[in-house]
Amino acid sequence: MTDRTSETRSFFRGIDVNAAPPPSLTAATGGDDENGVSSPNSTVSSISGKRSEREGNGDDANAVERASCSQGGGSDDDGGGGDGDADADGENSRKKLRLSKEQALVLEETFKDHNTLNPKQKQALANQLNLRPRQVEVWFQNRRARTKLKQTEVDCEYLKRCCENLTEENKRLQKEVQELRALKLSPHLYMHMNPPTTLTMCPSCERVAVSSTSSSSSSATMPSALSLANRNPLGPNIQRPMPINPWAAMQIKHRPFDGPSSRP
DNA sequence: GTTTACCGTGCTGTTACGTCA
DNA sequence: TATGACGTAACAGCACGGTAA
Repeated sequence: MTDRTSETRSFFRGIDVNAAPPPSLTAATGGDDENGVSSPNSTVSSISGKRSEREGNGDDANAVERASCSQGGGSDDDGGGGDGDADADGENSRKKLRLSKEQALVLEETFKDHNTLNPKQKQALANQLNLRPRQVEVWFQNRRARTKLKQTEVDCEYLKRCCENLTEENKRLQKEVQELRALKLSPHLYMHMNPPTTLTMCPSCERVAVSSTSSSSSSATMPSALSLANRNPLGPNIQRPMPINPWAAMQIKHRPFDGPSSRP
C-alpha cells in the first residue's frame, strides 16, 4: 500500500503543495461566519451505502457516537441528532454537513503531520472534533485527492514550461546547425578559426567537459557547445529540479502519466 | 507452502449540496 | 429573487495488501 502511495506521490520532490495548503478550506468555511458554523440549517449526512454499513458493522462505538454526535461544534439542537433526521426521511438523499472552521483547522493540522490515519487516530480525532469517524475518513480521502490534484497541476505546469523551453532550444540549435553548415561550405572562413574544443561527455553526470585548451575568442565567434550542452531548458533563471530525462534517474517501476496501467 | 475467502483501506470518479457573485 | 460557477462532503466501485482457514 505504501508503495502505491509513494508511487502516486509526485515525482517532483522539490515542489510541495502541502507546504501551503490551499485556502479553499478557509475560504469555504470562513468569511461568511464568525461563529464557526457556516450553515446552521445543515444536518448530519444520512448513513447509507456500502461503506457506511461496513463501518457500522459490529462497531457499537460508532453507533453510540452517531447517536450522540452533533455537528458544527455541537451547539445545534436537532434533538435526537441530525443523523436521525436524515434517517427519518426514509430517503437516500444525503444531507451535507459543512465543517466548522475549527474542525477544518484541526483536520488540516493533523493532515500536515500524517496524511493517513489508523483506526485509533481516526476515532480519537472524531471524538475530539465531535464528528463521526466516517466523516474524518472522508475528509482525509478528499484532502488527499485535493493534494494530488494540486500536485498534478504543478507538475503539469512544470512540464509545460520544460517543453516550451526545449522547443525553443531546439529551434536555436537547428539555426546553429545551419550556420555551421554555411561555415563549412566556405573553407576560407573555416581555416582562420581556432581548433575546435574537444568535448567529452561525462558518463555519470551526462555533462560535457572541456578536455583541451581553447581560446576564449573561439567561443565568441562560434557557438559554444559547452554552453549549449549545459544549458538549462527552463531558462537561465529557473533552477531545474531534475535531469532532462527524469525517468532515467528515478528508481520507479512505472512512469507517471502512463495511464491506468501504471498500477501494479 | 499454496490457495481462497474475507476484511480493511486507499484511490478515483461522481453526485449532491452549500455558498457566493 | 434566480441562476450558474465553484468548493467540498459524501458516496460507489474497484484494486490491493494482510490474514486466517
